[in-house]
Amino acid sequence: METDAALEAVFMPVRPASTFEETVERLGSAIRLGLLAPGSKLPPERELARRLRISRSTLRQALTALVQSGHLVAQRGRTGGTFVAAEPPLSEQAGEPLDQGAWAVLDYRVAIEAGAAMLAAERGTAAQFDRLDELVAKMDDELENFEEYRRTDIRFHIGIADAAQSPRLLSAMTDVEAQMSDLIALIAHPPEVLAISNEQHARLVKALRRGDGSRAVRQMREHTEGTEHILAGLLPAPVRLAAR
Amino acid sequence: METDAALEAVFMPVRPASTFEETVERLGSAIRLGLLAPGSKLPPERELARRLRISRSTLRQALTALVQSGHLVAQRGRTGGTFVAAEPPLSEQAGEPLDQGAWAVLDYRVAIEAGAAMLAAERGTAAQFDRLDELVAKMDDELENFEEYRRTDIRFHIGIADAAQSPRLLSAMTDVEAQMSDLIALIAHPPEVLAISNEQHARLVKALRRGDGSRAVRQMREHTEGTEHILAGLLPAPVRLAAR
DNA sequence: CCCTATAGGTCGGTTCTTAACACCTTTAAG
DNA sequence: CTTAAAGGTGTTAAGAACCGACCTATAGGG
Repeated sequence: METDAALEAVFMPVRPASTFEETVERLGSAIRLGLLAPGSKLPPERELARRLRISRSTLRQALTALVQSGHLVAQRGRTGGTFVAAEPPLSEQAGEPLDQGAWAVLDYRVAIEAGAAMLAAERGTAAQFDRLDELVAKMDDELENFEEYRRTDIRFHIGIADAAQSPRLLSAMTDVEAQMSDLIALIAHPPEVLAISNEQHARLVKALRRGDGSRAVRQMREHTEGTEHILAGLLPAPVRLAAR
Repeated sequence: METDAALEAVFMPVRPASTFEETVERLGSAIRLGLLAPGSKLPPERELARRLRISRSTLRQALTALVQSGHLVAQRGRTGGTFVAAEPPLSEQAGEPLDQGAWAVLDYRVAIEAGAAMLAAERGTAAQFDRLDELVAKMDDELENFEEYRRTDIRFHIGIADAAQSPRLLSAMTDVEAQMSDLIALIAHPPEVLAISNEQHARLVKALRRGDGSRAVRQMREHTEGTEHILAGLLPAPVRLAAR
């Protein structure tokens, strides 16, 4: 019966996140992904609480947690406010024992990235593709600085979801990238590997521009496979791919 | 700035589901999708509560709600238990005003279905493909009875995620199918349309068997596109696709 | 007739979320 | 130098959700 695995999932423990947890996750991810730029100012507590439809008390719990974890800095007074830290942490808990099953994201990632690529090829605008090319060029200049590179890489992948014109996929993509960051932070990224990875980015955009969804999906699959192999600690798959 | 749309999502209202809601959703979906077969018996309340890691009180709230909505039937006594209704509802609330933005699932669905197809082509076993072919044959016999057809259709799509060997994707697929059911329930499905749709199923399995991920993804995209066009109330796209 | 497995119901305690209100800190304006 | 505005800080009380424990009601089997 093929429904065995599916049935198992039905009876998995139910554990919805609390409002507090959900808020920390949302803001924390946005900061780690660079959606909220370092140094930028958040809306006043009262307004933010209104926008998030939560009480200010709960919001403040979340803000306090994010200040303690180094994501935010709070300043009082006339010109005060809550600001994104100048150098926010890159992953949830740097150097923590990796949750067993964290690798499961990889499959989900394949789907979201490939799906976004396919729709982007169908729907993306020239302006959006130009933007992607700019990001590729930027990454070429950042091969030596992994943290910078990764930040741009995230914007690139989110940019693809943006070109797919689908809020739902965009949101899924941010989830994926947030979870990937926790994994990616674990491994070394020599400039050579980044260079190969970025060549894949360039080829991907070319396929997108031609509206060739099929080719875009193939390119994206190669790209994701590269990361998987590196993460699996296997032989440097990117070399094999680069030989094509 | 491409992060505008992404930023918007960051400040969307935070509204985590309660344990009660989450439980109703999980069990209700499983029943509507046929993962829990009509007439089958659920584990005793106490055991189920233990498995779901929730208190019996909360579980009973959920069970009561599902009994009232016609999903479950409870029987007391020596041979009692909680049973899936003989004819459970097919969608959440039949004939409700469709939530604005319910169409957004379609894009997400494209990603999950295409991703599952790609991985299934890479990893699926012959036995799993045989099972998919059986389901296609079954659907061929059910063209006249949409409710039966749709139940098998769901098992087919879940079967693809199963062949992808990815718990994460399987879970995403069940989510997608559950949300799709609410949409699909809205429209008519003449046997001719189902026949065309099922031909796409058959071609898809063929591509999967050959391990041709690229072709599988293309087939799946055509398949999803068909539904989209029907839902959009456009000209019968499947005819165009069938002309290939 | 009694035993037992199972659903149905009640109640007090704990934690999370909310709302409201008062307070503290900084700085630009006057 | 005073004051008002902007915005973070703290406190308290009420309500909702969740939990665990204990008790009741059925109904089939020995």
